[in-house]
Amino acid sequence: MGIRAIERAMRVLQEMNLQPYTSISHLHKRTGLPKPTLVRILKTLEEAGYVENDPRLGGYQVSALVSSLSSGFHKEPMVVEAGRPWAIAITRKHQWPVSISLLDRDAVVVRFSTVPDSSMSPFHKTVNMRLPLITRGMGLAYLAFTAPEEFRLILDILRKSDDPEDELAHHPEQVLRRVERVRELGYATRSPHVEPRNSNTIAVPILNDDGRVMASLGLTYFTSAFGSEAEACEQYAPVLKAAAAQISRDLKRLSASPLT
Amino acid sequence: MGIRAIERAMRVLQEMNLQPYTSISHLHKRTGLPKPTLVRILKTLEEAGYVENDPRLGGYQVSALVSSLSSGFHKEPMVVEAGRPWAIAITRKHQWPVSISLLDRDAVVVRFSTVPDSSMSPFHKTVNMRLPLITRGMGLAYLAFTAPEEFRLILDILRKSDDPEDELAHHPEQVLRRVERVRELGYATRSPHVEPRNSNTIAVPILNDDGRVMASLGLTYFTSAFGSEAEACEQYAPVLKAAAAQISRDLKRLSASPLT
DNA sequence: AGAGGCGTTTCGCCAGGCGGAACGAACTTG
DNA sequence: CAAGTTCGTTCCGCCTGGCGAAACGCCTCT
Repeated sequence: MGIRAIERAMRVLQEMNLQPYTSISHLHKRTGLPKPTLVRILKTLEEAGYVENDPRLGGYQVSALVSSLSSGFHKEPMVVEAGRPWAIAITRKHQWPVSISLLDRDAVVVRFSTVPDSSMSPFHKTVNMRLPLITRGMGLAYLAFTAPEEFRLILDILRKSDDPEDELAHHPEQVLRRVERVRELGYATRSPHVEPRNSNTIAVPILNDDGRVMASLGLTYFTSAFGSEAEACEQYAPVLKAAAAQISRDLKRLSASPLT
Repeated sequence: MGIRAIERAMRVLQEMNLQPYTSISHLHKRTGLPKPTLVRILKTLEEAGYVENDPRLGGYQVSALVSSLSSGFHKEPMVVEAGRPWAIAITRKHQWPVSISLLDRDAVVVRFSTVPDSSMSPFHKTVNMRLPLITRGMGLAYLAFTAPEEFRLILDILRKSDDPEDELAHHPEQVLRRVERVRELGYATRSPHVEPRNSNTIAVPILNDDGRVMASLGLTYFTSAFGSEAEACEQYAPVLKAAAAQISRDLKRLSASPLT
């Protein structure tokens, strides 16, 4: 059980949002709270600026400031919503953690991760990790499937980066070679020289109905669990590709739904 | 000073809306609250459903339910915003209370009133009063200036009313006679047989730039303060008309403003 | 004039909310 | 690899904050 006064205040505030103005008597009927209690709560909310009690406008009403209590809420990206169950399913079946990343300027950022669901994770947590686009599997899987104009734009941005992992942006022909290879294979992995070396990530792109890349889906494993990277890729790349295709279909269905 | 725990919870919730996810450490830095306190507040908000702490998504974040804390907030109608200072000014100068009403289905509703600013008010409060369209000055001033199609629609609605003050809707020719008279005069007053008889209201329409009626503006006085209704109308009808014209201009300016 | 309802204030009560200290886990640094 | 630092959480004694029944003043209605 939490702090009683806070629970009550939220209940009162929620109730006040159900009609343009309200009275002590009405709130008493709706919430069951004693009137002296309501008066104290409303006085607190009024002094903090969330409530107004101007007789010119009728009883108590919520003020503009209540917007600040919800302005930061944004529904999660649909691709995360679509991908979540598939990521969880793969971790349940194969134990290794799976994550979904989205582009954020010059890197991808992990927006969902099943690390907490996995008992064999090389990392404690990966959500919110910012992963470079050239050297990390999650980043390269995204970059490789961007449209040509977007690809060039991103390369321009990377050239201005001071992150050593973006250094290769100054050698576009090398980046192009990697990108072509990834497009051939349909998946990307971490560059061999990049730490930590006791783990690796295999990643694939998630495309939308128009064939535009929306996110990357990756599985991370301990390198010691496999004889070679090729062995791991042979086993998991098909699993990730199939899941990404399913996520694309679910994403299309979600986008068409009137409830979103 | 209000309830301390409530003030703190609102402060934490506001801070959480400033970034997609946050941590105990970050909230401690931003609010100065001790970490055990923050943990208790967040636990309370989480149990109530306003906050989520899913490690798959990164730190603490606000949930969809915070929308219910602000969903009822709506900016007041612009015509009230525009009209408020003029209403207050008239009450300051002439003592009598002035109000602004807007259409709500088959009646007008007082959305703003300077009763609290007047020492000579026949009523304790009038905000939220629902005034019939045919028999009350505020209602008739609105009805008389509606467009023909809207007028017919409203008359249809009034015919279905069981309010005795709407009875005249069954005699359209009588309503039309009243309406024509009001359009001639440019103002309306309360029907003589309607209580309370110790007071009366003179009302004029507030039109927008297109000439559509947006609201009515009315002044209420004690009938005993004047020798006749004609005397009161002669004194205050011009004042109300001038104010309504100014409100129309202010409304136009507000509508053009990018900040609204 | 009296009854009923409204919003507000009072005040004694007691347990709720507090925060420093301590703890375990994870990360960073040398 | 060990030590130090930081994080999030739990503990627990303290004390005053939040509580609500009762009372009050005002307004409305009959």
